[in-house]
Amino acid sequence: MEKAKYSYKYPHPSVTTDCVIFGFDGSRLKVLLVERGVEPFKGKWALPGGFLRMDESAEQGALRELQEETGLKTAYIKQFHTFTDPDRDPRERVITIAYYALVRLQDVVAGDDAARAGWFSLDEVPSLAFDHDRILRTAIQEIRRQIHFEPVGFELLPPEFTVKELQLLYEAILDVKFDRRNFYKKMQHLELLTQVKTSAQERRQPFLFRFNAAKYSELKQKGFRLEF
Amino acid sequence: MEKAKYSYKYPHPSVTTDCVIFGFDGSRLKVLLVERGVEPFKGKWALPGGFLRMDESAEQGALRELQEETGLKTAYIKQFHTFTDPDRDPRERVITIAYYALVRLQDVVAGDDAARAGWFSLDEVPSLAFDHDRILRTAIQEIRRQIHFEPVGFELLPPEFTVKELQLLYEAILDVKFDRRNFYKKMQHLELLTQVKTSAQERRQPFLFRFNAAKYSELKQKGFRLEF
DNA sequence: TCAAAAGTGTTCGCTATACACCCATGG
DNA sequence: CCATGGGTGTATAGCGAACACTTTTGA
Repeated sequence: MEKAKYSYKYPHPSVTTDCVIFGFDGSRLKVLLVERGVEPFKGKWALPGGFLRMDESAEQGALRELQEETGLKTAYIKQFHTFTDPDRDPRERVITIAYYALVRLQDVVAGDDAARAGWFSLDEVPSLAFDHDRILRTAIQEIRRQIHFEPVGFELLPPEFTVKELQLLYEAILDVKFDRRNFYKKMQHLELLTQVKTSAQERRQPFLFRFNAAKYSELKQKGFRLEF
Repeated sequence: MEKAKYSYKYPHPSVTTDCVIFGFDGSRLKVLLVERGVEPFKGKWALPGGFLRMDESAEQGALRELQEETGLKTAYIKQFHTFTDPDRDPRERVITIAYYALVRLQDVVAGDDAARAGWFSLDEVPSLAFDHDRILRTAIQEIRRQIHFEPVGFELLPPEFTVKELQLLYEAILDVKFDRRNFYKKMQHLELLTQVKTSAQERRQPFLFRFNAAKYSELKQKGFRLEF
């Protein structure tokens, strides 16, 4: 068997990374899916992913996948679960280390992969290949949990944004509604936002803000909680 | 090469599960460690763990490790992170799927493994083999986070316990102090505890409680938060 | 007899929540 | 001129934190 160059005394599973890439279009949370070009599940939509290389960590692998699909070299990514069901891949034993990524849609460029790719609203996601439905559901759960401890929302917005945009994002992620005025005051009180000075503001426009990273890391050290 | 029976076209990493087993002795949080009997790191303390079998999920593997070390067939276990640094094992590429387990110390029986094992208080843990120091630190972080969403504490206590014991446990996990009276009232208010009726209570003893699982699942569905 | 432990109460301040008001803009 | 959107204000209820009181137990 010429091709099988790597031999082990005991069987080893294959290891992949899968990446749940989230974006925000201004009103809804989106997820990036790719269409499978090969069997199994050929023609079905799936999460971007691939085999882990022997010289890279799983995080590096996930970042590599991310760049292949979105052109982004950096992004917020977080490992959230490893899926190990022995039968999750019909071909052979494959375990996958799953990450979710938060990207700014406007920064994304079309992937150079041949595979067809597309952004789907969370309530329009089709049935996915392998156990990717479950992986996606778990990712949504995790991002909803994470949002209480970290301002994950900011990773999905452009550098400058209005409070209304931020609120829409939080509502999209958590699938709830907030009172506009209370949300505004809470953000003011947290002091996480810095108002952008717009010198020549002829027309009355909503204030633009930036995320105050210094204040955030200070709060995080003390152990804060974003209540919603 | 007779021994190497399993061959692949591409290199595959080894996959192990490691288990951070927590117990509570009434005043301090403990973790179970085993002494390595073989190189590398022979003689050093490490987390219990082992290779993943091809026919079991990682969770089953972690439960198997748990039983080998503690005799427990069931316990609360939770996967919290997968460690994939290419150099984390000096022999070959090994990734490990890490779980933490919460067990009742009084239910634990000595492991039948030859390896020496011992319970260590968190502030007395020696330097560990591989990257297990980091794994343990991450586990502690995760349990502290998890305690806000799930009453993980109850898994560490006997079926019946006093409020004081519960408070000591929370204080040990979170490394904080609570006001005894406020803690008591909070627990009363949450209605998570059911008082055990002790018929012949001649002497004045602290009330014994049981964890009210029904109330908990009801609360969890609504999305509750244990604030501390 | 006295200190420690355990159950119960009270007060204060913060904040989540609900809802009102004012002003500028643009049709 | 008026509907809409955006910034600011106010009142209330609930809860967390701080702290007092009382009783029982065992040394």
